[in-house]
Amino acid sequence: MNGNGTSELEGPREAIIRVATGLFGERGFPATSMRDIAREVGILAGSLYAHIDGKETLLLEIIETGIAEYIDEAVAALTGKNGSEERLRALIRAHLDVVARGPRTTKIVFHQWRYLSEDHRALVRHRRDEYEELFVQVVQAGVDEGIFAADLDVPTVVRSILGALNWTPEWLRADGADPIDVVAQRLADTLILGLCHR
Amino acid sequence: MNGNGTSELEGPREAIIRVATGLFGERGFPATSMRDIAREVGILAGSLYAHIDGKETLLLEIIETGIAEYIDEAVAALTGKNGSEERLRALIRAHLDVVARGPRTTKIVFHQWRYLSEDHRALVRHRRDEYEELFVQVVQAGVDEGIFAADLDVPTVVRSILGALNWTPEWLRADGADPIDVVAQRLADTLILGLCHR
DNA sequence: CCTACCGATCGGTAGG
DNA sequence: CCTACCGATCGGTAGG
Repeated sequence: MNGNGTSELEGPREAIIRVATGLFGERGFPATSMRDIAREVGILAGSLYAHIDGKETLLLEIIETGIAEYIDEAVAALTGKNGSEERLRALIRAHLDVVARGPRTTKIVFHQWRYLSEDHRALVRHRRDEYEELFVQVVQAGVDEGIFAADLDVPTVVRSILGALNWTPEWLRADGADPIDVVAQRLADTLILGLCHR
Repeated sequence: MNGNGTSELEGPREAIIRVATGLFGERGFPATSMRDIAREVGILAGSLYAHIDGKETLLLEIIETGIAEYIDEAVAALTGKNGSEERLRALIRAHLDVVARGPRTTKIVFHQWRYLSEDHRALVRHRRDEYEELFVQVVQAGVDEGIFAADLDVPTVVRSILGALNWTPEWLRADGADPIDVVAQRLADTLILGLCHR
């Protein structure tokens, strides 16, 4: 790692993707110009195209890598965990880890996919459904096993949890006072236990 | 009301705001051009400026009106309600009513404020804090009264609730199979009671 | 509200 | 990776 926290072995292509992730996440895709990216990389706009295909392909690549990170981390977090509550807590914790590692990637994955072409949007939607399905499976299993309330509306539960998780990049700071696992536990307690006495 | 569901008495200025709300909400502010708005209104781009000051002012006006709607509706929903749980349910219900009435306004209020100038952003942030404070007060009161669990982390609770609510424009359809009050109750149950047995 | 236009900037390319 | 450039489009204005 160098002083910027980036790998010393980063090639020009990786630098472009890293810079684009930062800018797309902060300003959004349409408000970021190829010239903005080039400037921060330290080259001229035209030179970008020696390394990447185009602006939209760049966005697609960032989103696909980002979703894969969420799915891989979630699957890894589930292995070896047996209880449904433990499994749901693992999913929440894994999600927060990914957000903390790269809040901008999260914003891109969950908000900037609108700017993809229709074909690419369908591709991304499919992957996001895969991720959502992990939550559905765990919650449904908990209901079936009698761990969670029998009268839960599972889709509503999953949408609430994912909504709360997708909102975390707005307030979570990796360098914040509270360690990430403390924040994750607070959030999991809130989402699983609710507000009433337990 | 005419065939478009809009008021017959709508002037050109109101038409511009209505069209801009739709486009800013669907495509986002930077991806919407003044020519897009003008086309849908049925005039030429230059003619817009006889009715509005500029693109950013248009965004600011939409956001300010939108936040005011959330705050007004929330305050109205609270009057006459006494129990903390009842009050929190009223806030959730009021929020969902506003989302159902105009999902695009919600997306603009909670996501497009980034594209305002710094002064306008501060203004909007202040109003959003006002809205958030309504939730904080109700939840804190419930904790103080012993209605909600004493060991709740109130900021985490409010962020989770607002996160879940802000996500609803992504899946809620006003014309959906379920009436809005059914959806609101499901969501309130999920957020307040959590997943465990109650 | 239209005509006609401004300078600036956009994503991207040819040729080296 | 730069020079030099393409046509298209941007927010906005002057004058009527």
